[in-house]
Amino acid sequence: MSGSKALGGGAGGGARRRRTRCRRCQACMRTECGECHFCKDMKKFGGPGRMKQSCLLRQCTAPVLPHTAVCFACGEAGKEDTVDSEEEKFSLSLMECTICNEIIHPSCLKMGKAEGIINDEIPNCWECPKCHKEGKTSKDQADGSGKRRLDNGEVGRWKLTDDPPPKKKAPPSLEEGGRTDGGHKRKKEKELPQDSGPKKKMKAAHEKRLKKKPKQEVAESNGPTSSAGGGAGGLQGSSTSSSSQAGGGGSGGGGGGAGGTSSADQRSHHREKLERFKRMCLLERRPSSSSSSSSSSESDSESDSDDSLRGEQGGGSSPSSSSPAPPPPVVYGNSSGGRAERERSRSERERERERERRLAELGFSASEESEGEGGRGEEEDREEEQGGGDKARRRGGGEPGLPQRGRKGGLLDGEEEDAPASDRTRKNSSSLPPPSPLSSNQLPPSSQHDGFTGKQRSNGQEARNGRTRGGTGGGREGGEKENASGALTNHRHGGGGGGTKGSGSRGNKIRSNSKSQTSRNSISSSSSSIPTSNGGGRGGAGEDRGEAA
DNA sequence: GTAAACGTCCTT
DNA sequence: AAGGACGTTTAC
Ligand SMILES: [Zn+2]
Ligand SMILES: [Zn+2]
Ligand SMILES: [Zn+2]
Ligand SMILES: [Zn+2]
Repeated sequence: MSGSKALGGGAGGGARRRRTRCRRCQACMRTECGECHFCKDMKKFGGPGRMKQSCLLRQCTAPVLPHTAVCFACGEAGKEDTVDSEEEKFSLSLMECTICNEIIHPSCLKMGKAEGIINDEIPNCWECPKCHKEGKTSKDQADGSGKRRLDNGEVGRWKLTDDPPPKKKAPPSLEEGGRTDGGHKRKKEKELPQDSGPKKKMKAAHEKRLKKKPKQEVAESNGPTSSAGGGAGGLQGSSTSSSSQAGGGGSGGGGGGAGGTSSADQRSHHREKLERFKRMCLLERRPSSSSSSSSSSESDSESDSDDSLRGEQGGGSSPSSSSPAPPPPVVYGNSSGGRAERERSRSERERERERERRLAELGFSASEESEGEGGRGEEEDREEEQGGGDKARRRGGGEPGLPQRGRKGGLLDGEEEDAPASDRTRKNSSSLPPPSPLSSNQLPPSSQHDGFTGKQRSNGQEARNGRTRGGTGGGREGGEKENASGALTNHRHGGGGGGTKGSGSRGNKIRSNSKSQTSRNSISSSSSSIPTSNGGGRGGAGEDRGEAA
């Protein structure tokens, strides 16, 4: 029982992680309604706390990858913050496939021709080229059930309407060892590390950074593949900023407002509407064979030249060898049909299997790509952050006298805290991009000619810039339990519980410094170091790499 | 830098 | 709905 070890992606390279809250969307910034079932269940509200679920009103609309996520191929974390160009950012960012759930850097993929379909709804989400070749589409997920988890209707957070199943996350991987938390220890007080199993070795967890590999010349293989140097055109465009916030924002959500239901309803409606709109605008621009769709609502024009080879990667390729360079072709995937859903139903054992499979597939040989699906479109509704109130309930009491949890033990103090937002602002957009997974970025005006087959990409990750949320509105939400705090502090415990996850597999991310969700979705500036090479040393499943302690 | 705790996710 | 496990934050 216990699914122990079912999740965790450390093994191998890192995949299969649960997505976490973006902390930027209104939902994330909101406070608990106090009225929904989950709220009532919370200890804060006097409930038993058995459900352990977040408020319905607070369901994140754009869940992001955990900081612990790493590329399946090279084992490193996303490094979009190390580059400036959008194109490069894309290549360096981690993308999670909605079908196979593999998390990898587009650059690390070795496919000559296939294109990936980016889901503009969820950050760092796409359908990897491999899956396309296989002919898998969103509909064919592993389980084949066709439904992930929201068909139930209660837990569907990303569901736009009812038809399109959203995607979530959580693929195969392995990791885990036995964290102490297991849940609520308080309840059981089951912590007793000293007998046998619970032995943690955190130190080892870290490992040492790998040495860089002099491999980084990918940029031009056959042409301008964009990339940083050349001509990347950059995709940025952003979109219209029309955001409507419907009930979400307005509702007072906070306090015990009851607006929950209404906001939720409105949100759904909006999404539906937008979806339709987007469909109209973009219609389907899927790759496949013909092509040629050059029209878009905006102006995008580009002559894409198909690439022919980016490095022959279909064969044996070892993941580690590739470094950021050739941006794979991507296509815009809206989310209607493509958004798909992340399957997660596979049993534990399936997940493990899947993981193994992935390894093998990494270098898999492809056959051809041809496929088409139709129907995708979707739109945005997004909520933005405005400022607002916050409620603040921070945990720390601050007294050294109380050893345990200052958070919940004291319940809410009722004090408020303001959150000054200080971000690491840097060049252009340091601020977080408004959460808009569904944003409707149709086509960025920019044209990139990399080797894309004519597809486009962009969206949730970087589309908009220029907005400084946080401080602008007069203050962000401020004290969120987990919201903003992390933005500045990014700790990523690599080892993680030492014995738990770190066992040498997953806890290694090499992020320069800041990045993380924040950067992930938005663009951050260039940090300073550009790890050009990744060590890639991982042959597949386990190599050492890590951070220096 | 580790460990504990918390919150939420995700699975059963 | 119950619980385990994950991810993140906070405390030491
Ligand atoms: Zn609620
Ligand atoms: Zn969010
Ligand atoms: Zn990689
Ligand atoms: Zn895939």
